[in-house]
Amino acid sequence: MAYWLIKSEPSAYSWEQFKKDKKTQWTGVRNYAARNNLRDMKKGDLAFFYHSNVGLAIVGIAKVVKEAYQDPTTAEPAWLCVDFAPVKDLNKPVSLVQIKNDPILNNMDLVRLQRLSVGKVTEKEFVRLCELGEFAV
DNA sequence: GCCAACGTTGGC
DNA sequence: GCCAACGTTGGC
Repeated sequence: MAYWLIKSEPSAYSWEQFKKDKKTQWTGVRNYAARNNLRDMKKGDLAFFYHSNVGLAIVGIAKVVKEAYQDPTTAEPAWLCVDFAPVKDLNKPVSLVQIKNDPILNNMDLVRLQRLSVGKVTEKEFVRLCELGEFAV
């Protein structure tokens, strides 16, 4: 089991919309580092859902329901997408400020690689985020 | 709205 | 293959 973090601007695709949809194709990734993370995802892996630009917080958790396949929004074979389904809300959103101020979390991909839209989350980071989000799997 | 970070492009 | 220019992302 691996853990991930996916970013979305609420104005483009929000957590609320995701919950309504019950399932979504995570398309449009055009960055190799992010693509590699998508490729490495396994069915059942969990991914934190982060609101960028507006919100600046992790608001929920999703799971991989379909592993990487050709991104249907492009003909270029280099690009992949996966399908996610929402699992649940965090009881308390975990803000970027909290993450930056937390000694366990301040080295996350999210902080270190600011522009990476699909990042890895370590087991330690996952456990800490569960604490701060008052969330249990 | 600004600007730093950083990935990509293209000339040489 | 290097590196300057440029575009995009995302926090502030």
